[in-house]
Amino acid sequence: MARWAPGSKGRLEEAALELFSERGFEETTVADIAARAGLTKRTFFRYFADKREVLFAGSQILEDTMIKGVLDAPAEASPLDAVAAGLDASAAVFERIPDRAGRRQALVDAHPELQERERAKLARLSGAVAAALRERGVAEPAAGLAADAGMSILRVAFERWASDPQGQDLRELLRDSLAELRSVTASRAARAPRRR
Amino acid sequence: MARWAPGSKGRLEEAALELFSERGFEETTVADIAARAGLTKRTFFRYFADKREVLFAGSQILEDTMIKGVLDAPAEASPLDAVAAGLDASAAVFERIPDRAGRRQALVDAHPELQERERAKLARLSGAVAAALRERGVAEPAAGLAADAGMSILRVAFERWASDPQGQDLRELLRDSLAELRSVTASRAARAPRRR
DNA sequence: CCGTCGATGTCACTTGGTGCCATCAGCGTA
DNA sequence: TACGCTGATGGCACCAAGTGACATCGACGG
Repeated sequence: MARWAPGSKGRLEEAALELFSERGFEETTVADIAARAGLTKRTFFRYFADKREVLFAGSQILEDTMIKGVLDAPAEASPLDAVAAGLDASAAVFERIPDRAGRRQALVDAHPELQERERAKLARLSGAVAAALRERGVAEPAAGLAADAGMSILRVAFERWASDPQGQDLRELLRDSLAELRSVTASRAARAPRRR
Repeated sequence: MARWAPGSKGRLEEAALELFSERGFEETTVADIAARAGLTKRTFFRYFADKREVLFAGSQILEDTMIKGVLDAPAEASPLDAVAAGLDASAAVFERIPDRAGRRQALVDAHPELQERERAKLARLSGAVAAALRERGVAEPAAGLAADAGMSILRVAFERWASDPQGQDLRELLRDSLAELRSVTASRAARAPRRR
């Protein structure tokens, strides 16, 4: 038998999600989380750079999946189409753990400091997507702008998906959001706003 | 004579910018900043919610200026054109203090934790712009997407402007970036990427 | 002259986060 | 068998961010 129960990192993540949901983020100390996981504060900070990070451990998987989707898109796809392919691939990451994703999102939505970190992760993802696009031969600033557009689409679609679990498929929502972005940025002002 | 020298907030901002530039962000304590401003740590936290916030005091002015520009755009302007009008108006905010804006940006670029806060401010700005667009009669999600697009444009243009002070006018750079975004999101893949 | 107000200081305290060293099971090796 | 190494963890002291409660004191109006 090992001296220590395995899966410390996972236990910390689970304990944190539970405690944050029960008491709120600020009302939970790192020592609390560690205690529930049968560990100490010191060990917590060996796995996570800071208290918020425990909620974002999965973001690397999302990034890897999305990048693979972008790179695997057909060679003739436009930059934004490649981004769309990445988004489609990453939908699976969320759909595999819908309840956990929902609880986590509710937490993030309720705490500005967590939104800050979430945006940082999205920005990192955007940078990675832009790099993947450049690898496909897309020049700057097109790559960066297309990647940012992808983040907007993801945000809008995910919001809708999380707010209505019985509703549409995440993949459909992603496609709809892309179409809406295209309509908004079309040069010809197809639908001028009505006067107020 | 007043008991206390006036302008405490401004002195704190200046002291912070100096010290951060001299020693770096983490190497400067709040007590250091307060001491240079002739105040105490406690007073610092009466003016700023946290240590980072001292670098973002000007963001409210930017928001107000941009919103005014959006609302004052011609009624027949498309959502994205209204955003462009707001960006054009806000260029003046930066151009009035180019050196200070540059030093501040160099700091932010060097510290991920400051980038996190900057993104939060941009997100707040995006939300305000989206609200202004809705006031103009633009529906969601077009308003949110157009506002996000505006943030992308601002980021790209400002980066170029800050990296080359002798180069183009910020307003020109904003216009160029907008044109590039439009080109990227155009439905017809006008410029398919070359194969690698 | 007095009472209120507003800006600041003082102090104690909690908590996030880190550096350094100790502990101890497993494992290979002489 | 004994030895020593390694890797995950604990213990502890410590620093800095941030907060609450209360004190201070000049300005200002009555």
